[in-house]
Amino acid sequence: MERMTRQRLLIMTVIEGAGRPLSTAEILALAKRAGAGMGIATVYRAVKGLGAEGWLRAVDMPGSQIRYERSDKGHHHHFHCRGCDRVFEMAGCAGDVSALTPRGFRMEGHEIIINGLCAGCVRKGR
Amino acid sequence: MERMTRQRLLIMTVIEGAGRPLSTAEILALAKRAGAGMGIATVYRAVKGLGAEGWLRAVDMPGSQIRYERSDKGHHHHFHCRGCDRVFEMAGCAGDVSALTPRGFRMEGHEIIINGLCAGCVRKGR
DNA sequence: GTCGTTGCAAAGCGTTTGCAGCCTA
DNA sequence: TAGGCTGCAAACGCTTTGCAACGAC
Repeated sequence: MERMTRQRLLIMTVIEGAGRPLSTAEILALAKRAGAGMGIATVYRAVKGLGAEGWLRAVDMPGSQIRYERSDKGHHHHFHCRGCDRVFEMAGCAGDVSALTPRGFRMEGHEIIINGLCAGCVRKGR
Repeated sequence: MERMTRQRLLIMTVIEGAGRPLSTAEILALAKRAGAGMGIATVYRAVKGLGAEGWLRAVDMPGSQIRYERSDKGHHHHFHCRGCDRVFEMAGCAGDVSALTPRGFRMEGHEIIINGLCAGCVRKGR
């Protein structure tokens, strides 16, 4: 990730402006819509490089694709809507998760995922 | 899942006796060690069928393969070891997760995943 | 004996990699 | 101009599927 190419700048712009975690396919589609020639391999290399640099972070939702979001958002978790398959950020964190860790194990991180229906899908009666 | 074949019985026995969620590769390896000829396709077809029947449940760990465990275990969560890539059960649940749910959203379930090193890998100094 | 199940191999599908040419610094 | 980056296509790993033979009932 030494040179700032047209493709890489576009990928960063797309992720920055998305407002929600994006999959590689979504990144590619949005970048192409913005008018740049782009291969899927470039997207994979970019998210890998940007992840290694700490610029973005992977969000892996069980049963769905991996998405990517900017990593400057502080500690938070995600809500996965089964109605529209979108992922939303949730502020904050329920406290004492580390109490679950078995004796002798070393906890390094944790993930909390809540699934259900988002406000929009609740209104639509799904 | 109408007939109880030698292979299917062995797969159920292996999952029942494992004490932790198993991947298809682990199920195949354990079944073969138990002395049965077995193909990976049979394992996939068995876990799919047993899942549809409600006998087992899929455990999807971010960044790793899907594992399978018996579904009669009650509410619990999982620990993912980055040293040996195995998954362990953790008893109980940190209570107040629902407080994270955004206003207007409907929570239907939640998942808590802790990652780090298991006791064995801590001892090995990974 | 019937027909659901198995095992092999091929096909899918998302992700990664080799390589020649391109383009940023 | 050097060498990191791109795009294509092939390789890869996990999962699914087609099909002929097998075996539970």
